Amino acid sequence: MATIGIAAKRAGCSVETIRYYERIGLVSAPPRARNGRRSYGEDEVRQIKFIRRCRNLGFSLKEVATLVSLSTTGGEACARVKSIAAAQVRSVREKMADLARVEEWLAQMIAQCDAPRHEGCPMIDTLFAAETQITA
Amino acid sequence: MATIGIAAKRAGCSVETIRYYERIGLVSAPPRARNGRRSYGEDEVRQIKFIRRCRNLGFSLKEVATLVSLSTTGGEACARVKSIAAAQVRSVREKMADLARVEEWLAQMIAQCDAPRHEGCPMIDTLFAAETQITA
DNA sequence: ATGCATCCCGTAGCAGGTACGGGTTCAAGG
DNA sequence: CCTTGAACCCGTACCTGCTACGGGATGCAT
Repeated sequence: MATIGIAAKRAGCSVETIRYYERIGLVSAPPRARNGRRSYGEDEVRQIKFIRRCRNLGFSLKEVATLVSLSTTGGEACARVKSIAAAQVRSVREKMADLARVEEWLAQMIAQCDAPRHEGCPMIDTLFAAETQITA
Repeated sequence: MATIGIAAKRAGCSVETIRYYERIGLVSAPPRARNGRRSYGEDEVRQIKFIRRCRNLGFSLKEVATLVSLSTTGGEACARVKSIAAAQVRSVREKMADLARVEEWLAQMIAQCDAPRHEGCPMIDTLFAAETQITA
């Protein structure tokens, strides 16, 4: 039986984060020790780790809540899990594409800085230029 | 002289966003028409566009504020602008690397779903497994 | 004159936590 | 035995970057 501090360390998050998850009902309140402190068993810690992994994979708390509930109801849950994950892959790919465009933009502007002669700051000038379009 | 609605359309943001920028002091309050409405000239609109472009490039409002102030003080500002942009490129690259890892993870888990025979949901199982480490 | 859009203002809400302040409680060292 | 400091308790405020809401005034077109 672990204290919240130990549980946090094992789940790779902060104590406050666990208390926050409890407050919003994402994890159920653990039993308390006689002194009133939260007492986490292996299962509770695993649950929190699960949540943290999902968060690290970019799922929203709402999606995580769905995944958590699906994780306890076996059966045809797998198909739904798969579709949620597939949507997440699409979202991740979109974000990467956006970032790639942003990176190219930044790189181009920085390259202008290194160009031979110019007045003022080429980067600022570009950002101010009327025709500049950034679609990220 | 444009109304806030026109200015928003031209800058590619919402009316509320402009009022928000004004409220936090990122843009200065524009002159008002006799009826009390905000009146934006070309310069103000350019300024807002500048801010939106920076935001689209992933700069925080704080960084944008710095860039805005650097944009008005010429001189040695360019070097600072460049270093801010370079930091941003690094941050963007990190984010992309993180997302690439996440994508691979998700893809692997989805692939498990399509594997021949398994009990329960392989993805949920993987997320619950004790040894699973996701470093994103 | 009557809608309906657009503006005004202030305030509250969203996600996903983080930080703070004031109050127990526990384990270790002097 | 006493004290010090860490770790816990709780509730609430704060953070970023907006977005939404509510109620009222204005402007434009029919």
